[in-house]
Amino acid sequence: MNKRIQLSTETLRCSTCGLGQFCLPVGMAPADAHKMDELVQLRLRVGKGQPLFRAEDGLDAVYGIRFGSLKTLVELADGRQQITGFHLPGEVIGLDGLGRETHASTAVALEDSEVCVIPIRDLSVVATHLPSLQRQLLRLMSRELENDQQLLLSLGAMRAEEKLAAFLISLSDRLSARGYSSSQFVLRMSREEIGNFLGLTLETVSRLFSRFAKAGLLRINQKEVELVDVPALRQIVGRQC
Amino acid sequence: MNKRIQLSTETLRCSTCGLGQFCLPVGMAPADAHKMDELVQLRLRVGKGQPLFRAEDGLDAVYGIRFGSLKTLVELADGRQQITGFHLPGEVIGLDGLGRETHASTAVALEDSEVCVIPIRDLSVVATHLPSLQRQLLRLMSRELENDQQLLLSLGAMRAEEKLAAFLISLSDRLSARGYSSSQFVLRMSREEIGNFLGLTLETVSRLFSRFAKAGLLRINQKEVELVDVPALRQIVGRQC
DNA sequence: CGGTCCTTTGAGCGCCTTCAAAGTAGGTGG
DNA sequence: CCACCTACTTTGAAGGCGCTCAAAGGACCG
Repeated sequence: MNKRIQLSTETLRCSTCGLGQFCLPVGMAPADAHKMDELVQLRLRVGKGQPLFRAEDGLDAVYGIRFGSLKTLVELADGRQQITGFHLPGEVIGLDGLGRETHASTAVALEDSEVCVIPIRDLSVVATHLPSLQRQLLRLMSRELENDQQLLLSLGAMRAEEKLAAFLISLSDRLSARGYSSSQFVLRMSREEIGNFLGLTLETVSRLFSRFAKAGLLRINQKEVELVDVPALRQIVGRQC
Repeated sequence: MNKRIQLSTETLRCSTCGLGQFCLPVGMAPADAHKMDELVQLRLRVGKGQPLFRAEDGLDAVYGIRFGSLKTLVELADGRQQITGFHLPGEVIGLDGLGRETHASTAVALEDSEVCVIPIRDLSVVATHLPSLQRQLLRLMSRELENDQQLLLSLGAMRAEEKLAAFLISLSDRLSARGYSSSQFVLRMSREEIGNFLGLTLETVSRLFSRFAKAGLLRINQKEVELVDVPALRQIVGRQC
């Protein structure tokens, strides 16, 4: 089970959280950001491999990632699944269920992680009187739509090589926006998960990593990657994505 | 260019529009629905093959489809494109750009169509004081997220036969919800567009139609389809989607 | 240190694509 | 109204990209 962490007034809150620039409070005036503090009273620890929520579950909260990383996925009746996203600290997940008040996807931790619980009951109450929060919700959801559309482009219109290059570039950009190295990082997901995400098999992903490494585009050792020739990788994608 | 139609007080408005159950006013109290009338002062005629908006364009409105149908798509730098949706009357398109105030996708009419113009400037003003509209916006966006996720599942996890069956079933359901026949309808899009949408080539789509017809699952004559054995089609998809 | 899971690499195959050509529909202008 | 043109569709044949099957080598964990 996921471990609950009750927040006291002393604890780090939204208004002082360094991830604010990616999370719900983006672009809010300090006064408004303080109202977020009332909203988030609880955090959850989610162990590696543990689900945070499952598709079809009733939705009573959305979640901001404090540390760690999670994947979201949707499933077919026969068990086949499609990973729809890998999520980093500062991202808010669960928004795709807001309409039906039922989760549309399942979220699973890729590593031990911690998330801030944002109860939607309170969220909608606060948002009613807080235009900046309304706007931010719409902004986050439309960003998620854009992400899905990029993934659709990957799955539908790219070849294997381009898919993996696009994946690495995108991950590099997101990590670098969060202050991590853009060229050296650890893949928290397995080859199989990358393959599933991109519509490839794990063997194809592994072969592509080997081929990219042989071509001098990157170095790879298990889950550690170092992008050596980013411009070449970008060119594989098509110099714009 | 698209033809503008200024609305008078006499004209059919949101509060009396039969498509309200699919469009922005879903589930609004009559009093609230009337406020929508102030919002929509203009309609546009879009000729077959004409763009309603293009990705990267500034976004100053979202659009409710009155009649006709449109496709939305995203593009790669080299021109390859991925169709992300086919849209029917009552659907609101352009929401994916709300965050950046820039369109994230391009919308093109599949046939001569008419859309209601919903200016976002006014929309956000009205929404601030109208919680039912805020909720409806979130609901529409999260539904769009769900649609994208279903498509991701198609593109990434299904085989050609399943993709086409799922496409037909989904279209049938949506048409029937709008009062059209669920078993006989006209495909407004070409084989190439269906293929692009599903991550297949136009030849594969054509062959699948022929194969389905030979198996007695459907009849097809150019763009006219009649679904003969819907249960069998659903079974191909995996009896749940 | 044993077990399990993940990754790598090879060989062969199959689904879907590519290439090609003929057939059909729809629209336009003479 | 018909001839022509263009765009779309159908069908066949051949080929390739990525998959499936298989096995060995590492890494991680209790």
